[in-house]
Amino acid sequence: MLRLLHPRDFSLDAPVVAHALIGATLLVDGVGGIIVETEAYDRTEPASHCHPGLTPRNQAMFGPPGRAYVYRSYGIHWCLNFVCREEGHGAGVLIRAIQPTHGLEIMRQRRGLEDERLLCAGPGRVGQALGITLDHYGAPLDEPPFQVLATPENHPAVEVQSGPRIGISKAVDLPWRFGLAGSRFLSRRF
DNA sequence: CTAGTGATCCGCT
DNA sequence: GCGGATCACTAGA
Repeated sequence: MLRLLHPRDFSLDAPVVAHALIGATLLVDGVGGIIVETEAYDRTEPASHCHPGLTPRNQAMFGPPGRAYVYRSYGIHWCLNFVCREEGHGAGVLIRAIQPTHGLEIMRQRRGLEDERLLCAGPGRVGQALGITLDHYGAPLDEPPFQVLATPENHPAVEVQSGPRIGISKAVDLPWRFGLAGSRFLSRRF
């Protein structure tokens, strides 16, 4: 059966959590689907928003694991991260793409788009389709409106690919992007 | 298919 | 003032 992830499930290193989240289900107010692409970020590495240390904007990533870190991207998009490791460290996992399974019509309305493949194929698209705003900043992932459901035990093993992260200019060689192999809902092929 | 561009805003130097 | 953890759209090969 589906198991709701507990905050302690997010207490490991960001790349470990990012890998483990592939195949899990993310719903916000019942809308969402299967996570098929993630990226890990950590304070010790210069591409991360928390690399410079604690600031008002990134404070959620220095808080307890298992909460949402939301940021504005390019002045336009809201992007969703899961805080991980331990309180005070500064690490998170960016949700980059989802295979839509719940609330397709709501997501189509929010996105103003027909093509299911592009509904949640990218962090900005995920934010728009799931209705992410600053209201979700710091919110616990095991409480409404969030539901993060583990991959079912009897589910066929998911094959996870990894590669360099997208859209960054620092630490470009770290293979901290993870994806469901062969999924047509990725933001880009590996 | 790739390359280029504008939109739009905020955190930080 | 600069430059993004992006996207949609256009032009051209």
